Amino acid sequence: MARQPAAADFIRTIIDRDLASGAVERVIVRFPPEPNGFPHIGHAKSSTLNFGLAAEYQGQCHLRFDDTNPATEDQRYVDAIKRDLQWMGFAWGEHEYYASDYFGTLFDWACKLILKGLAYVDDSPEDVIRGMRGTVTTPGTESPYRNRAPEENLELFEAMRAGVFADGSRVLRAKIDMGHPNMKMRDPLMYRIRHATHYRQGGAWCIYPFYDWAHGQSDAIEGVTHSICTLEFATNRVLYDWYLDALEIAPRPHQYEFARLNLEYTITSKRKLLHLVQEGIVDGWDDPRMPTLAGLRRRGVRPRAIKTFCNSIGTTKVDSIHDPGLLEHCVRDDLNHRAPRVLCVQDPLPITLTNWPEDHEEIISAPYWPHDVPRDGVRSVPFSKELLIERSDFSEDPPKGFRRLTPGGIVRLRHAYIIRCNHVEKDERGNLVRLHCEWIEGTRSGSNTALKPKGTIHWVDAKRSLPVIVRAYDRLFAQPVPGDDFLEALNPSSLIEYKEARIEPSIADDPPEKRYQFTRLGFYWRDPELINSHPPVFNCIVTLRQAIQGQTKYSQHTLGVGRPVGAVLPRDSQSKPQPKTTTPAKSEPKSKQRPLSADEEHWLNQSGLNAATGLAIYGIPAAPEFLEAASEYVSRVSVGNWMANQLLPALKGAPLSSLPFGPSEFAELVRLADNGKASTHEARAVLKLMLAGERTPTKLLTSVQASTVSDSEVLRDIIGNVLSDHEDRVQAYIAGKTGLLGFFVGQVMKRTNGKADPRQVKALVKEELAGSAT
RNA sequence: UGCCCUGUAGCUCAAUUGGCAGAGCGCCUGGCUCUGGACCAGGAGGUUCCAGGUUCGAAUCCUGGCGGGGCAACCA
Repeated sequence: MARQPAAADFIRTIIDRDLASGAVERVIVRFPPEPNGFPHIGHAKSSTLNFGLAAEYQGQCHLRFDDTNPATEDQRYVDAIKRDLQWMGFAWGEHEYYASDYFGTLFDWACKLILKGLAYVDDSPEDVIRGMRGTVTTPGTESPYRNRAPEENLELFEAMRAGVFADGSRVLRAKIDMGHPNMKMRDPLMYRIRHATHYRQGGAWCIYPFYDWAHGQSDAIEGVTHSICTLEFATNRVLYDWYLDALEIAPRPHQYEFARLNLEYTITSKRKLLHLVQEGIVDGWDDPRMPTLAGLRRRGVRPRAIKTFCNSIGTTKVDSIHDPGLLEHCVRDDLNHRAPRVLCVQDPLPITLTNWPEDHEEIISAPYWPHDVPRDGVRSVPFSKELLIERSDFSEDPPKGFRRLTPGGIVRLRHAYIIRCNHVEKDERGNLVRLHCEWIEGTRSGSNTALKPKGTIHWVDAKRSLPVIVRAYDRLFAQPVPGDDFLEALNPSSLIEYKEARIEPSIADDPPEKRYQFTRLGFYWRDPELINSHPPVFNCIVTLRQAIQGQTKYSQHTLGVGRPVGAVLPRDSQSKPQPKTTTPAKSEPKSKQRPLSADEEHWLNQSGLNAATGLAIYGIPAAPEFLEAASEYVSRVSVGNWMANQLLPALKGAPLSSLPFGPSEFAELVRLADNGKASTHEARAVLKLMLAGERTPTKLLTSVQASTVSDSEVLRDIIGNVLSDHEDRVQAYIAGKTGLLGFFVGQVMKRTNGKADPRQVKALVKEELAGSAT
């Protein structure tokens, strides 16, 4: 499947804008992991975005390790991150950077801020600092050390660096505003003292910068243009900008935030994943059930599938959670045309072909590929008297719609013969031990036979097949959103091992990294960590999509893996997961209106405007006065509407005083519209010109009207063209879809470049349509 | 009860910037088939969070409300 070009999401829109305006010459982005864990599917989204952007715009993506915390970071994670990124196919060339390499520059820049009086050393203990920060709704209070002289601060800061103070005894803080509504701006910490060994810097430093101080400055050092991070950093952006402004860095990077990837039944928190690893709940960071890239790789997923997935989920600012089904779809789609089919029975049930000659063996030449995959190749599959089939492909008491083997029924053995089950053998406890079946001669695959079994099942030869272990994986968590008590949400059967599985012998000589489709089961490959084990261990990469009649399922895994294929679930076990707790009662009609203040109420009453219009004007400086002044010439309601809906929005927050015209000119415009001299459409065009600096509405109107297409004959021509270009819609309109009228009007407006009176057009379109209806 | 982000199909996203509300996944039906897969054809599914306003025309602009997420680590 061709890789579709990524849609122009909001990030690409911003980049296009910056490139077009010349603000940015070449796009430089960065992927900044902290080396404190293995990268996971969420990092795949971020790195696909950043490296993808660099490739698309012929820019550069830097790999930068955000290693400012010596307590949690380690070279082993650096190695893992680099390996996984390379596996994904991303190349950063020589642009491999480490925030810790910038410690020197960062230190110098901190001194600069101190000298500018924008940073100070605070001797307060940790809990005091926390206490004085205030809360989200109450302002903080200033530290008693806040107003130390710059020289003293510098001396202290240098002493901090020199190691004369104990851990936690002092910090360097930016001097911003303890009452700031954004808590990140309440004198944020820049440095803490940590007499620790950094995995790269060793003991060179005993003070370490915090994220906010290090990150933007690192971007600046590298010449990053667009610094793309996840949503939770949005409140940090103001601080990001503050530091850069304080240092007077130009040109400087800008931060943009997008929604991180969330997957149902999965966690993408490094902290929680680390917990699973440390507690031995999973078999390391690369356990095939883990959402880590290492886990996905070991499972057998290819990078292409992950990239397709990442590109297809979009880049937005909506905090959303994805269905793992989409990832699974991408994995199947990637493998369908590149994984040869072989036969493997996970949970064998022996069958004997009672009428097959003793000791007779047939070698069947079976194609590796189904009819719809245009690839060649066959392998030999032995067939004899004793065979094995999937236990779940037989049912003594078949549910409705069951298409496999039943007592007395027939079924096709894939690539081989049709058989009939004549006798069911059980042990003394009633357990099924063997089926005695009849081989139906002349029904070999490819031969013409009148017999049409409803189903085809997979099988292997009992003697000649090879023993294998098959590992089937289900989702790690049973809850769609595991939450903080994620350990409670663990799925107890996320790994099921089929120890008695058997596979056709053809695979014996295949290279170990070969991926297969086990017919009717799914895609598999040998676990790369257990490549020398005997019998071989196969991981299920993803099951086949299975639409078994009557089953509505949300997970292939629920049905296909971890249970015998085709097993029918009891009704209540297939119930949908709990829906998101969002959007509870969206239908409840409640129209609460904010209680108006006395002033607002009074003003609204005397102005005669409705609340929507009035409130749009009332809070804007000088707007009520503007309204009053303009109302001397024309109705206040009209002025109000034009102000609230046209003028003020066009200002985009700029003050009214910046207008190139005054209330009287504005009133003139409104009057033109009011008394019908100008259509609304024309009046808007005039306003646009006025905003551009022209002052005389009446004159402008003349020129606007001069270019207006108002000749009915000309318009009728255009309408005729539109109608004949959209014959189907004309029919629909005649058939009763009158809402299409707006569409026709819109088309005509487009073809006149907006230079027609839509009211006139509408009337004419109605006439024409009435004409064509008869 | 502050600041920031955000509400379009079951899920994830589009909608040429005010002019037919669409796509992928999922689901259903039919076709094909020696994989209950793949493929092909069709279908269901919408109060564009709600209520007002402006407009010939609003998912889009204006006002108000409601819902969801984030921010008070010497983590990033």
